[in-house]
Amino acid sequence: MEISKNFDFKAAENKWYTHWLDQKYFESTPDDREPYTVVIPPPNVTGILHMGHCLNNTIQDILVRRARMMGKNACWVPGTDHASIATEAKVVQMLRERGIQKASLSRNEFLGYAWEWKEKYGGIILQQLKKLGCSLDWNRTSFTMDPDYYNSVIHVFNDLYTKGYIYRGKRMINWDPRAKTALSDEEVIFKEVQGKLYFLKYQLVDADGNKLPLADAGITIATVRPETILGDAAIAVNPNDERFKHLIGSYAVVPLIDRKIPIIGDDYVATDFGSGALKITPAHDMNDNQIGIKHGLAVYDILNEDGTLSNEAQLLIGKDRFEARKEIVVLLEQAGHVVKIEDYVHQVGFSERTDVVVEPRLSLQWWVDMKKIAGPALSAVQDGEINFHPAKFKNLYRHWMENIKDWCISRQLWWGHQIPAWYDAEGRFVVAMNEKDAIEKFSKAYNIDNPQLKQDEDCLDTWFSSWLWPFEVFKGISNPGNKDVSYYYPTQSLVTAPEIIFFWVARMIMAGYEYMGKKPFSDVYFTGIVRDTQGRKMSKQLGNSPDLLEMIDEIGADAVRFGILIASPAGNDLLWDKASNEQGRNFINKLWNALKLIEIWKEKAKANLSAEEVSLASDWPHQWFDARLRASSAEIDQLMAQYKLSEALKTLYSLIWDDFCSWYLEWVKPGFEKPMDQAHLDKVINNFEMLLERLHPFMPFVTEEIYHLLREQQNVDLCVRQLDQTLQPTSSDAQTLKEGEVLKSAITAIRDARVKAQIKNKDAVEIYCTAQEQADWEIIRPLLSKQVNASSFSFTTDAIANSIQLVVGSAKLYIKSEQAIDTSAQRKTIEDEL
RNA sequence: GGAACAUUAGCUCAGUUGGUUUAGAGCAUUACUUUGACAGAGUAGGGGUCACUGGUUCGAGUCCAGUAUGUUCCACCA
Repeated sequence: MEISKNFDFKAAENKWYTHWLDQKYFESTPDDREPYTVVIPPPNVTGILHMGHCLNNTIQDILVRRARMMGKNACWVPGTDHASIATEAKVVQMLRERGIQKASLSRNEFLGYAWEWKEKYGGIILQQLKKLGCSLDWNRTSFTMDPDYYNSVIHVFNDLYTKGYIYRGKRMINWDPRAKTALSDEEVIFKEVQGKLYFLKYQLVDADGNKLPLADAGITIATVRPETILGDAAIAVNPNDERFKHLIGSYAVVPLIDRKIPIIGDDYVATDFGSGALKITPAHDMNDNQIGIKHGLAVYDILNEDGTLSNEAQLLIGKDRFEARKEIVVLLEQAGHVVKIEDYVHQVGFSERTDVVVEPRLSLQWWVDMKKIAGPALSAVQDGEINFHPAKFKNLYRHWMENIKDWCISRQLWWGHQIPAWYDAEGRFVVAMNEKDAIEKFSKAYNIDNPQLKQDEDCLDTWFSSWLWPFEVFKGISNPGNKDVSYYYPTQSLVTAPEIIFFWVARMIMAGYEYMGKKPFSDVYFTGIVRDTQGRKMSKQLGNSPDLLEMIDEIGADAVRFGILIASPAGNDLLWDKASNEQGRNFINKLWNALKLIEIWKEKAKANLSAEEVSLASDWPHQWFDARLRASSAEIDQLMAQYKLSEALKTLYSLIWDDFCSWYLEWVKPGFEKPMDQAHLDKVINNFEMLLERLHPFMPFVTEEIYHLLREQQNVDLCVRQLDQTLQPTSSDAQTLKEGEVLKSAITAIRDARVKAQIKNKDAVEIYCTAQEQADWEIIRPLLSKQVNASSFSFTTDAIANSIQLVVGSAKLYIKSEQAIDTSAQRKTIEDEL
């Protein structure tokens, strides 16, 4: 067979991926083998493949391919997440480009466009995963808004509501004024912002209700959001603060709008911050809200849902909050209320999805009482029922679970699972599976015939559907106890990013115990964050995120997989450099050249020579490589069991490059223009196959290609070939490996000597060594007589007594033991002679 | 403010319960080597006060305390 000079990765990637799909290798049905199940963390339906996905899915593919080759029933489920906020934002943007306002559409019209968008663009990322070589079972592709999945989400809502775990309540929530929706605490990202701290003086009111002149008296508060004074309901001071305690019980006046508000005492107020007096705005601050409830204060909601000022603000109505901030400062200055303005660096919450400043806002939302379902999920991780890799995330998880807060699950969006609650005009409601049931329930509950009901406009948080992912992809709720879910659930490994440990991982564990009565997975592998060489996160804004598909096109999926994995220490972020792709490419090239060498040997073996002419007489190199392979395999098994994939790959890399190519192939290499013995060649090919087996999960395309070129006809394809799992080190391996080490150093010494001898034109060199070294050399004496190597060097032992003579070309080298002398000094002398 | 984790060669990292004379690997770098699978290669070499300061010990990269720096998570004082 003609082997091309270089590996044609494009042809191989196309050829093998198509072939694997044709052979249905990745499809899975329950049988009597042990299952190995992985569910993909469903990427956003809007997503495109980036480095994080690349790392994450390469790792999953390695685990799954390896499991498949170890005889397990491997099942890797693909799918996408409807990603309510992200997708809705994309659709709104698309409509805007077409000149359509969302507000002008009905819910159904909007959803029509959204589905249209999803059918057209959604799931691009799944196609991209194919390019990476991911061995997913595409028949099982799921979407969190598939009809069955949708119903299951609704069912779970009903069930939790019935159990009393879900309630509706008016609470402070994080409001995203751009997406016009509530956010959970986890969706808020705090960033440090350079802002201003405004010190504002409020007029005091005397006992008779008269306002005292601002110049004489007043109370100064500090705020970073001066526009919110319009919603002030009180001023609070610390009851122990000597400066202000006499004012408690009196009143002040909100500047510009003349609202009379009480001055109250509360321990919450810090005496050493700002002015020591705190304005209380119950509608727009989490803590103020608590204080407001405690003191029974009025609530003035001065913001509209889009972040503009409401009628209740009385001033600057309709202005955006940031515009209003600027303007109100001018007004306050004119009225003499501004004492001073200081620069101030503080933390401000931003929406994870839209990156706008989040407003704390009081609103009526749906909540899950997390304390009621967190119990089993906490102990499962504590007791090692579920293992985290790396284990450090166990602490983090415990802390969060022990301090868990209720989960706000309603979102003011249309794209998603509509909350299954139906209301009448008076606001009375029932929770039901559908409208028909709702009417029935409502009639019963309130004793009304034919009630006119309207379904809740809001949607459920995306994570309220994805927490069912590990079992609902097998229809664990829509078709309970079916064959697939009983066989493939619980899954084995979950590979995900630590950022979503609370969003997703913790909640999946809770849902798993609640609905399946079993953990959703046994092991969670948290990957690091992919950063650039300067340690910055990959991001669109920085432009440091490479185009993955372009890279795959340039250098091949195998090289990219190698590149990202070799740079990925277990449990740490990885600083990714494009150069590591080149290391991957070089490695592929090395494999390819080994194939070319073997191809030459095949030709030589055809020469059909007599036994005498076949000079390679010793089996020792094979014995040595077998021992080496056994040792490395055991090591790789161990590393893989600990999810140290990067190290496993490094071990393989050095096994192939150093042991196989640099030593083993040299030792079995026939002399120049000498024939090749077929038995030896078969053994070499056999060993190469063993290496390809082990490398295949990491670099599937090049290994499959080489595997098929090695022999004319292969019985099975490499991707489903069964790994020889009996490969364990034997008792004699240690001795064999030791011999190998000594031989390596002997050969190295000879090379050195040869170089030196040639330089000095000497034809014989002596090296003196210690007794220990002499003993080491003795180990290989029997090997030397076997003429281990037929081409570069030859060895004889028939020389001077008590020494080993090495013949290197025309140069002879004697290794002698000289115990009495100082070896380093002696050596130096010899080197000088040379 | 609280916590977790980290700090070993230019870079990225190994270093098992403290014990092989001289602390490892890959990449990068330097010198040399090009008709025999492979210059996308080979060979050889350089490069480290194991963050710092103390302590425990016969012995510390490894254990303890403190300091510094960094990363991440949690909380958040207007």
